[in-house]
Amino acid sequence: MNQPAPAPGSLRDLAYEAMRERIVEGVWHPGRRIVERDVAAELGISRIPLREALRRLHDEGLVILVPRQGALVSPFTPADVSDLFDIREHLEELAARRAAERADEGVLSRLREPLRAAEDARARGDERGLALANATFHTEVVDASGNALLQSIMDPLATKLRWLFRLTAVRDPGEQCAEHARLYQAIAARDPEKAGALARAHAAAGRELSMRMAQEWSDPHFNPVTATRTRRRGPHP
Amino acid sequence: MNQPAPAPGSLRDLAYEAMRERIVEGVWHPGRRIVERDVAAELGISRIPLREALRRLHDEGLVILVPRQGALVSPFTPADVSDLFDIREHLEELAARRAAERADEGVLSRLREPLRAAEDARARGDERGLALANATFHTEVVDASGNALLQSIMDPLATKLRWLFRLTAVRDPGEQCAEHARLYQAIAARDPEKAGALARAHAAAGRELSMRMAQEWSDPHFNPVTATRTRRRGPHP
DNA sequence: ACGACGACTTCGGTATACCGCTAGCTTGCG
DNA sequence: CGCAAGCTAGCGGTATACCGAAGTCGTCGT
Repeated sequence: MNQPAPAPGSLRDLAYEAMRERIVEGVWHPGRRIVERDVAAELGISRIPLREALRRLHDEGLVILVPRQGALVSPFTPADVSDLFDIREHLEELAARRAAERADEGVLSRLREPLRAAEDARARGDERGLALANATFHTEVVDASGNALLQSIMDPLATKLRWLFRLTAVRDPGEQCAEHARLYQAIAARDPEKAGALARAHAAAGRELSMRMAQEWSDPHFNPVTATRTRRRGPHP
Repeated sequence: MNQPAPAPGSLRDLAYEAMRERIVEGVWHPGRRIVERDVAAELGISRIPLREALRRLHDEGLVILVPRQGALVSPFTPADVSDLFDIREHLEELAARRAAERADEGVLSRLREPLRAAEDARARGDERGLALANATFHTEVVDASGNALLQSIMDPLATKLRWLFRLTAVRDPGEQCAEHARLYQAIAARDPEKAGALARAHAAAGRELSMRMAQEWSDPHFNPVTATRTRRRGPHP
């Protein structure tokens, strides 16, 4: 409902996706400054669509905006990780529950698709394709819940999760596949209780490891206001 | 973390709050067109900050943006109400749980404040102040959870709830006060299970009535694309 | 009289230009 | 030599202007 992700017709969507990918893929590190004019020039667009994209990234928590000072890539603290998993566990459970209640053949076939793609990718040893398929499965479960508001909330969370996994590279994808398959079974069996429980446990599974990983690259004394300073940048970063 | 609601220093925040209030207070009805130039002129600002405010309202679900055609106040369908309550029940439970786990005297005193304000307002027969105090209590519970991400998610939901209650004017505020008091007791007793259950039940309480009310003003055949047409507006709406 | 086609109007999308705040350098004084 | 006040320029905030897409209305032909 919110993100017309496909067909980035407007320059704003283009800027949004370009910057989001740079952040999620780690090209732009947490804490890195984002100077509107520079990025706009780099993308070959003007500042207006870029600004609008920045606001959206800010609302989704990927970027910090310091009024009258500028923007920077948001840090990812252990507290953020904890907060993220807290909410994720609850909402993934909700999504799985509703999906199990509403499951019809059309929904189920859409859920099977990423499961199959994941198997394929695993067979090919395609690490990247596997991660994508697993992420798609989660998205499909949320879609299957039929709750548009839930979709609009989970979408930014999924982005953050993707970011987190990219930064930490945690969890065995094979194990995830097995858990996804079990969740699918519960949904197909129209068992909301079981589906909800499985989804929650699945979401919780990566928590501890992610938290530990997050301890490392996070700087507890990070301060966005001081981070936006130092305007004269060195000749070569 | 997201909304620096106080001190709308920038014109963007000014525009955001102005438009949000008009929508929530029902001055701008669901389905009403929003023409950028007109509103910008009315607020005495240019289109850029207004546009950025519009995007935000769009991301929060108060406004629909039809590419290359324009904006309009989002409709509020029964499905939206259902979706909203689904998520609210889960997240209010989470918030109450965490609040109960973390409750210290500082937190508790902040929670008592709106309870007291609500009593005052009720004694004075101040309907409006009572609603505000009740809403504040919910916000404080979320704050007390210590989950910044949860705050940023609940804030737009709270706005939508305010909108919904303004459109429907449902539930007995007195009953709500009693339920809030019980929830406070559970949090003060550091009983996460009980606090969570109470919060969930409290959130669920208004659901049926709101749903029925929503049936009335909603037009099931509403289509945003056709709604943005008719550019020549009547001389006097 | 009715339908199709075309020009005009409106309004969102984007670029360009200006303003003013603020950080950090610089300079001068203690 | 250290610190403080003023100066400078980078960069976010906002306004203005232009462009192109999309809808509406008028007109012409049948």
